Amino acid sequence: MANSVRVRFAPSPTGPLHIGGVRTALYNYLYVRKHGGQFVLRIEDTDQKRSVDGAEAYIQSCLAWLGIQPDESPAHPGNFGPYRQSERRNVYQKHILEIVESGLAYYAFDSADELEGHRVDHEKKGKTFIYNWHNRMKLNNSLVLGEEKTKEKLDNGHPYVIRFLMWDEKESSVYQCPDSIRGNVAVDCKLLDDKILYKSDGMPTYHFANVVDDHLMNISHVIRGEEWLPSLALHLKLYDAFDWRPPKFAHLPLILKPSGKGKLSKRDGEKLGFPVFPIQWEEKIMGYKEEGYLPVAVLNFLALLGWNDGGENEIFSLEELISLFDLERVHHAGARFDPEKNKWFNQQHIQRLSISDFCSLCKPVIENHGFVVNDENKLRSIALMIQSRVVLTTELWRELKVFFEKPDVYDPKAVKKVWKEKTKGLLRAVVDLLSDDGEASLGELQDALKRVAEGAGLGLGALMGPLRVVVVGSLSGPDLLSIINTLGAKEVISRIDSALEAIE
RNA sequence: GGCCCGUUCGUCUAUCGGCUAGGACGCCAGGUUUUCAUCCUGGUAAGAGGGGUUCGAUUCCCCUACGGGCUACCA
Repeated sequence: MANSVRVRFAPSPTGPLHIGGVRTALYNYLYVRKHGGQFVLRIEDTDQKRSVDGAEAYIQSCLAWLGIQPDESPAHPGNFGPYRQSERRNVYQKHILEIVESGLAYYAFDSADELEGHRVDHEKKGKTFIYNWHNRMKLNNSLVLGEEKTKEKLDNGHPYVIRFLMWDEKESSVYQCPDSIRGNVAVDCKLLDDKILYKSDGMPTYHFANVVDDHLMNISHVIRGEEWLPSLALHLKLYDAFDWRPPKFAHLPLILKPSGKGKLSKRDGEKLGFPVFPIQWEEKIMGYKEEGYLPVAVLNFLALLGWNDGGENEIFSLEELISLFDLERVHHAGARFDPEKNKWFNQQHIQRLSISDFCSLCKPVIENHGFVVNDENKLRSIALMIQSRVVLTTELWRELKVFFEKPDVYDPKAVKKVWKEKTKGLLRAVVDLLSDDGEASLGELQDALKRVAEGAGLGLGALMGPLRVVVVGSLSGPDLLSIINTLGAKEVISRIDSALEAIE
């Protein structure tokens, strides 16, 4: 039990969950499912100002849609709650006092303005102001004031923060930080600042809450984005300060913009026309779900963005990803997001759907357009015809339509291309043919059509084009004879009649 | 500016000292499909630069360049 794997995904509810966060959640999920253990969702809302209504619920919905649900979360607490940092004040309070008493953290009374002043002064001299061993004894804090004066200030309700005593001359300054992906990262603590652990609003900062929670929630592996690598030394020293055994850390490479500079941002999707969120956020920002992506395709693509199993296969189910995933094969460098390849993954997963799964994708689409599906065999044969033609599920109706509705327009270009002098006569002959001989088999139908064409001194090709236009509305779609077969003679005759009236 | 991480086709990547540097996306060409898409075949294109180490470096080390991250009482 002592060695069981527990991982956490710890987003801030500051807005929609974007693709980088989803990948972090995914890697945590894959790791914990592979090794057995619990996946914890913790909401990091220590900055109340930045919290956004609905963001927490949105995060939960995204994970649910993707199928990477946490075992413990605010909505489904386990034995390590509460799972929202805003509800854990007393926990942090207790621990911050402990660390202050042990002398590893101290009160600081410098105002934001004062500090800003120091920064500006230093900048003028071409230096950087860092609140640390270098100058902490010249500033306004309990180290300088002494116990009595500090207590006095505290009692008077003077605003304060609590800072971590990052490094003093007693110890060696170079700190080895182990990372499962990158090996050891050496950091010189001399260069680090005395980070604020407790803010003047009585809430802990990320760094402090994060360490306390990960320890108290028994987290064994912290798998998070590379943006946290610079603060790894601080976190490790915090574990030291409490004399806690730290979890194993793994820092994931970032996901970069498809082109240009920097990491993928929430606005890139809108700008470049691809989704960066799992599901819809607010009114107008659509997600993968609405844009027609399958959860497994999104997960598959994301998994391969920064990791691969070393083989040449790229299409994996969630189960396969779980069994193959390995932190050691995670890349070190950031990866550019490629919306085109993302689409390809979706197409691949749609193609691989069993016909019955594909039917269940089609059925609601048909029903949403006001048609009743009562013939499962018919649905199945339609599905068979269109499955290979669909990349995004939003394209489903485009393909299904022809089996339920008469064309509303006849693509003018197509008409121009195939409509010849003898066309109308040919089509009338087809109507006659179908009226006599409604239930002909495909092979027979093809022969019969051929005879019709030959009767007018033409090849079958001269007939198929126009026939497609009048039945489908354009020169695309599945095999025409199969469509005709599915529609039945009556419907085809009616479509030919309508077209004959509408065209030219 | 300082610190940290990184660098193989346009993009995602394989290679863990000995390859004609492999695959995938994209793109191009051809074939199948009496249409379009799918599918098949082929093509295109790469180890940032400079030093070492070595019989031999894409692979190990150093420097430079470039990219990314961090440098808040945000996470």
